[in-house]
Amino acid sequence: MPEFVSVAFDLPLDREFSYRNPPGADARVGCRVEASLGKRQAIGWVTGGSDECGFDPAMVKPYLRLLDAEPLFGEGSLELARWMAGMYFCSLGEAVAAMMPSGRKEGAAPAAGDAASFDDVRMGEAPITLSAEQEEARLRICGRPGGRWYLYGPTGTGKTEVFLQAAEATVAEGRGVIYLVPEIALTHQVVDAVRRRFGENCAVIHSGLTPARKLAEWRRILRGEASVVVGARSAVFAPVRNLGLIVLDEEHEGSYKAGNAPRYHARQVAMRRAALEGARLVMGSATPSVESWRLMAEGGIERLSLSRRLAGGEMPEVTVVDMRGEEGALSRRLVDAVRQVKAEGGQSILFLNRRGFSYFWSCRSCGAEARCRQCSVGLTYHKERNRLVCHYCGYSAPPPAACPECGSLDAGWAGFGTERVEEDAARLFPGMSIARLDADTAGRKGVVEKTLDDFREGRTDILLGTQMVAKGLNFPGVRLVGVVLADTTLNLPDFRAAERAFALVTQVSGRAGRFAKGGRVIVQTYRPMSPVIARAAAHDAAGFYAQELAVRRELDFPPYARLLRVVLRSKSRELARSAAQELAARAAASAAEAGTRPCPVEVLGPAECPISVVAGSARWQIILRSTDAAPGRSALHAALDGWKAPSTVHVEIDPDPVSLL
DNA sequence: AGCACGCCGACT
DNA sequence: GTCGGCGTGCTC
Repeated sequence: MPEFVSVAFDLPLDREFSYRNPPGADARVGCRVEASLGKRQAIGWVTGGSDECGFDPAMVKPYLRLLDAEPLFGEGSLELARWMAGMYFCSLGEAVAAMMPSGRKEGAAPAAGDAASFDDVRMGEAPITLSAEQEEARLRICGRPGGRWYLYGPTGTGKTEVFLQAAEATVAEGRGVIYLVPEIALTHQVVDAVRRRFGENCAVIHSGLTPARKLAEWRRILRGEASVVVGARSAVFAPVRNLGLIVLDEEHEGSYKAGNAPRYHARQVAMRRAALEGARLVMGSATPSVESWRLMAEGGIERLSLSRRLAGGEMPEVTVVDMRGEEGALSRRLVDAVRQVKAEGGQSILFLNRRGFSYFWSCRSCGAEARCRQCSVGLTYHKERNRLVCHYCGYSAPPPAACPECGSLDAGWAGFGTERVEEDAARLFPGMSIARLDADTAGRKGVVEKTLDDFREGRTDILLGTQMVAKGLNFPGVRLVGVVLADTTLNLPDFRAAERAFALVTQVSGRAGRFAKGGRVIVQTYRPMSPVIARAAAHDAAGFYAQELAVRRELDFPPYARLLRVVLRSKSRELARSAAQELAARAAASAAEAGTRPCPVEVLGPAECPISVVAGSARWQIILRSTDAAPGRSALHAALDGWKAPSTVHVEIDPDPVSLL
């Protein structure tokens, strides 16, 4: 056994520490050890062993205790961790911690992704006959041991069954499977289906497990007792032996992106692992991310289209309602539809895509919205300063007195929240029972389930709320879904706003029409002419992606550019701003020094973050942009090298940000 | 990241 | 005269 081991800690330290193996002990790579580090004790991961230590041997202490008899990871995971550290600007120890089952304090509330996932889960164990296009997809996937595919098709076309059969085929080859879902809590059906199909051979990893249970599942996977793993984001790191397939269900979901450092994206890690281990990668969604759409168009991923709805059920009629000139939050059209549905004994869902953050400037006569000429994102209205601000480049201007498009004086900041809608609904629908479901009402555990149960059983006429009501979209009594204001998503000062708005309307309508015969969707908007909403309503995905890709290319945003976002957080607004200014200058200097080889790096900002204060801390950001990821990364590495933000300023680096809020 | 040491302001 | 701010530096 080696005399020394190197140990990585979950700390932002760019180096590992050497410890001595105590007599008789042998901490192999992948084991945890407890060791003294300065004045305290810390748990770290063994990343190597040697008889040399590259440090004054007299100073090297023995570690205090070995926590694992058997390693938690091997060389393969270590290699992935090193890649993560470079890619996502963290230390090796932080990368390992993010990969391990109980490496980290439990994450906060799950990110507010888009609607919940419910694809086609086989309820009984009836024999399955695949449709012709399902069978074709299955054959394409199973015909090759590696490769990348995308199951593209609306809800109800049988993606889940293809995933499951691809998994079965992979297991039959003696290889393992990782099946990723956006959020376990919202995808019970899929998880149950995998469990039923693979029984004891299946391990489910989710945040509800106690650390001990999680570790136990991890060990089952390591020992090869479970070769099919289902889980959310972090399950992409599961130590599956001889990995043969990674499934990424609902690929477009934002929850695949980690919310704290290292801010990895499960899709990117999955691509890396699949390539490294020669495994298949199969993704699926009814609303692919723009990135994936481009990869499909350019041949980087093979598209397998599913179009036939197995249970019948047509795509519902989607009506776009012009809100200009309407009095309250609910249009006459929507109000009439809700009443009619009630008269026919059906139920309605009123969908509010987001709470708060709706202070965008727009014209109530023509729907025109203030945008930054430089960045083409919506300008955010700052009431206290009475200015419109671009949160990408920092440009600001006083709000125009009249609409620059139509000259109307009826223009200004707008937006309404859940309470307002609930009030209106109570007044407009007397005698109907209304339940509200959002982060505010869902405080106590069980409230969400109770509300949804009541709705499923028909005890509620109208379910009103945010993303959380997505679960209800599949209930058989639902005849009508109203998207209260599609503009809320569209107007977010974020380059993915259009993509999200399109996905929202498409997902809502796809699910709403699944069971209900003649199900209807009403989408309210102040911008009925917006091609994004019009195309979603018309089920014109190809048109939407073509236009969105053209916009992204024109403005040099992903997938045609790679972004690196740095957020500087401080109690002091001025300190955050000046630190951001300093770092931006350094980044610009190192970008200039590198010249234009292999490609130029642009530094945008500093600008105040759109969500400018979080928990009392001011937030400023800079964005590095380059065609390829590597030059941006090296410019930032160079800028950070030898630079330290003031101790009260926190620096967060977000490579390939999903959102710029 | 912690946790120390170290040097300047208002309180027992 | 001390308690306490956070700047700087180190952890095998």
